[in-house]
Amino acid sequence: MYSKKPNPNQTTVSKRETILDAAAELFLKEGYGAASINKLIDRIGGSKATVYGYFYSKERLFESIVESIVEEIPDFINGAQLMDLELREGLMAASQRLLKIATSPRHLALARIVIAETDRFPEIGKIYYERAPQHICEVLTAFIQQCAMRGGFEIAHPRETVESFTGMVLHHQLFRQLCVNPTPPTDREIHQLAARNTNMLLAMLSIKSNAGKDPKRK
Amino acid sequence: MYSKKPNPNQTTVSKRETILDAAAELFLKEGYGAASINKLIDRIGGSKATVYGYFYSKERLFESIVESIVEEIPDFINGAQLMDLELREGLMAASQRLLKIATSPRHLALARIVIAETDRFPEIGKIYYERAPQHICEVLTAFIQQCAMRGGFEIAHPRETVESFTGMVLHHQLFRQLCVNPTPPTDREIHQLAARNTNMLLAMLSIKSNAGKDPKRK
DNA sequence: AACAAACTGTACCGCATGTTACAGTTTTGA
DNA sequence: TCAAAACTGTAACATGCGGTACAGTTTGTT
Repeated sequence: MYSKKPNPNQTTVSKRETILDAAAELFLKEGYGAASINKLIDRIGGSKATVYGYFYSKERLFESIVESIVEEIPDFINGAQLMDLELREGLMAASQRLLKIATSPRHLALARIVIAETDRFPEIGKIYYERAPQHICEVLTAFIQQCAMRGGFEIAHPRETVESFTGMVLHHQLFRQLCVNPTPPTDREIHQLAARNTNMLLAMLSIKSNAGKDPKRK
Repeated sequence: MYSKKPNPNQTTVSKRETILDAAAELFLKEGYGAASINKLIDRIGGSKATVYGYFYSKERLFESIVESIVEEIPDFINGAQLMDLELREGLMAASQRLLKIATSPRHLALARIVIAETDRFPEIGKIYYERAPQHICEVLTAFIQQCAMRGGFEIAHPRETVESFTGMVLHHQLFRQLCVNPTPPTDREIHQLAARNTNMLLAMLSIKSNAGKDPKRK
């Protein structure tokens, strides 16, 4: 274990950040295995000892990186702002923002590395999952429930409905980009996807509320 | 390059298969970087030279592995058999089978390694994508179009509709397992997911067809 | 039995890895 | 101004990697 303590005060905290930023870029680009401390210091200069002074090991550095990137994921839509919208507008806004964020190169790289390394680093999977898909589902669930209350209808399984909704909006785009073609959709494509899937969800909700009871399975 | 040619005849073809099977297990478990030729021969005995005799390099071995695993993905539902079903039954059968296959540990491991390594090995992403998600979408699209024709209604964007459908069935389960909890859903959960999302799609289709022409509902 | 092809075991090469040690240099703060 | 703290550069370490060489052993075929 490296013994010299790094600087804990304000003025040179930037060194830690410099390392973290460069390491994030490197790890996201190359993956955990292919990224190395030598490549890291080739990028930013300085000494390996400094890196180990701050981060103790490659594994711990990696965990710090993922945590910092996850934290930088923007709130997918301002919760308060969402709550002011009507159902259709809210779903449109949310799904467009969701698509925009999820298909961005940086998020794609993050998802890739989390999915790849979650076996060896269970913490990062948990952190990512809670911050991204789970958080989004919670916000959206609260939103549609509020809409239902305001509109005087009921949603039988709001959480599961939202999970279906995010899936139908994101899944195909995401998988295509993860597997075969990383080009994100254009704004026009995003709009179309959002509109189609919003319509689909509204159709389903209106059937349920019109029919009073759900058209139970045969 | 290793020069001694391996056995091309029938009796000892099993050696190649033995290597391929063990390598598949190893690579799926550990990922490309962490799997090594030494670990491979520790598992099956024999000599590195034999491995290189058959597969020339680790990279080529890896590509062979992925190809062979992708080929082993079962046809997600017998196409002909699907075509005989009514819309609801077909969607139920397809989504249950889809969930069963996609959430299996083996497919999960495959998806993980493909997503992780598709940058360095673009071929494997393509092979997987075409064989799994794309193929399924094509079969399902053909199915719902046939149902529409038989039922006398129209589906505006069949392909996109199917993409939404597979997304709403799979996405959340898959991501949960990829990121945080690899436990596959129970048969009961699979049935519920399939039923809920089938109802959702049917609701959407009946709205669209009602809006268009004669109210066709089952 | 005998010959060739396939296979094995071991040792080796060059190289990259994570990590540590350490002596020297810069920066910081009082 | 000056010591302490932070940082740098270089070198070294043990280890494991992909890949090769090669001499010896097993196996299949005739």
